[in-house]
Amino acid sequence: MENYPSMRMSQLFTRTLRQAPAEAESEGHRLALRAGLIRQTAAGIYSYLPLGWRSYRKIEQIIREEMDAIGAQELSMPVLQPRERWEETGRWESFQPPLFKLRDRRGHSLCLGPTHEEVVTDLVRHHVRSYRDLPLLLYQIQTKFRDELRPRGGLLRAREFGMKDLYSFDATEDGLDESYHQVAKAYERIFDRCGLPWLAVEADSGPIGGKESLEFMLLGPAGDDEVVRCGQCGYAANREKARARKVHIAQGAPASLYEVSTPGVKTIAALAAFLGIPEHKTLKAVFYAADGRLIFAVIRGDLTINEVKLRNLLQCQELRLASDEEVKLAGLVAGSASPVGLTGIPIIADDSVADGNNFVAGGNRSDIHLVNVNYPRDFTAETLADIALARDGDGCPRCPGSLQITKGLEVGHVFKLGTLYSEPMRATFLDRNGHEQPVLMGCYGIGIGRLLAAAVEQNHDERGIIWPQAIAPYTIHLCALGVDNGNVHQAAEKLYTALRDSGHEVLFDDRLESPGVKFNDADLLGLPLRVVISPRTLSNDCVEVKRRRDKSSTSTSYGSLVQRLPEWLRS
RNA sequence: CGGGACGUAGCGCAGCUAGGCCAGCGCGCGGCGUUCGGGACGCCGAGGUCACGGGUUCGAAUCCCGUCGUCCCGACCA
Repeated sequence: MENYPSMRMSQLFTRTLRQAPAEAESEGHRLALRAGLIRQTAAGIYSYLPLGWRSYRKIEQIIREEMDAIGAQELSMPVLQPRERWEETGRWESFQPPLFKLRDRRGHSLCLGPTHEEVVTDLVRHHVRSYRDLPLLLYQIQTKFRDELRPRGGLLRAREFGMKDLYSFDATEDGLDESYHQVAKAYERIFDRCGLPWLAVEADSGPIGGKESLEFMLLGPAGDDEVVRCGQCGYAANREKARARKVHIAQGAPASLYEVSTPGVKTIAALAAFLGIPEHKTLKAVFYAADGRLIFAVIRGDLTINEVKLRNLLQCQELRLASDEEVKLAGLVAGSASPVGLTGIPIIADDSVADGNNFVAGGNRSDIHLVNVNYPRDFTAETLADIALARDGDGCPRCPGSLQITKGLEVGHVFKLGTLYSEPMRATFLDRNGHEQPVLMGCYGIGIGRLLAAAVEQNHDERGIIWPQAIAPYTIHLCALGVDNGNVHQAAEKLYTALRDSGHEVLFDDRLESPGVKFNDADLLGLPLRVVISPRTLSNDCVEVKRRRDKSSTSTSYGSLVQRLPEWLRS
């Protein structure tokens, strides 16, 4: 047997595939399958094969080191969690769609943990008594379960996935700020060490809740999120959170209201074309059902409603577009609906409606629109707020610059939770003055499989993966050509031993395969450094060295390889 | 959950519309031989409950009904 960090390809449990399984969509997913990193077991459920698992564990280890470095303590919490704990926070119902629920033989309800706020808060309330016990950073690397409505993109959105989750507990707001800052800094080091270019962006906190939150994104076309960035001041936010300066529409004097006949005109585009006016001179009406209650949302015609902003504003669980029946039942005329003269239905208006004037809006009668609608002269909203989706080219909310939208892939998320969980679960401590206070919490996640998938997604060429060195399954691909030649065989074995003994992680292709097969597999697997030994190199007493990301190779003398390796592996 | 598609060997697919000869092809896999610096070649060979259950029929991979699984598009997320 050989020692742990190296492997012979003739022994490796896995096989490279020439053709990717049909279920793979993205290039990264195809490569992960073809290279034999993972294999799908069921929808959104994957097995890691030895190569993939090595990378996974390297990522895990980097995370572990950085968490430990900021004084966090590792523990392990159960996957199987009792219903009662989730009822304390109300999430048994509110986390609804993705929560995996089950019953034991006595009919007792349990769930498979999608996250661990409830469990960790329970632990802390039993152990923390005093401000002297704080601050506290606890983390685990644990499998999570989420019954996603639709698993997708291989490891990118799985139903079972590995995640590092850390929770911070502080006595004061300043303390929480400090913990949050510490963890965010550690995250930066983690992604740097993994060799992945990241961007931290302001984010919405979603179902985890909380007030302040940052997402760590990898930018690139494979992303399923949209990132809004200012080229000048560095403002960056998830598009669902992003604020923007709306293009200001010049004001004229408010003119008097009148009706216009608009036969068959149902959409903003049609309305603008029919009347020969720009879309930003119209008002758009959109109807939502917020926890079953009908909402009339109004926004300037050229803008789009940001449903996340709207949901946060309404503080509702469920927000969806209202059905045709619901709209009809409320007496609204789709296509000509108007906030003017509307009663009985709450109106939520984007602040853009107060910025311009003399808009064209619906007339609440089929084929009739109103001209010169002005806010607040002709209608008022229950709430006037920013509910618009930021657009490419909009103004930066912080500086005179303008915003651009790019694709991003979320690999980490940090939240300030405050007392969102400690209050309902009564996780309290006694402060300096002997007063009982709820603990201030933060929570911080990194999806490990997702990070692995993202790394492959963003580091490949047409031949295969190009691993960042820190998370490659092995660092050196030792490729022996013509191993049936006794001299080559002997020299290659010697080299393999020498490389291992000098502490390198080597994948040794000792198979009796043709050169083409070996080179193609080496490119597919994408280890950072390829070393070729063959009758040809050996006749010159050489080996050939090539970095995966480089085009060409160089030779070095057989004897000098081990000594010279650092210059190839550096950076 | 709504809309669409698919399920035939480890992987990629054909056959199904107009039921019927031994269920095929490429890759991969095993043996022998010739090759050997970018997925070599020849010969021989192994491997299939045609997703599952029911039905129609003399006869079903093929037609009908049901179930399950998988993928894609939309709303949710690390």
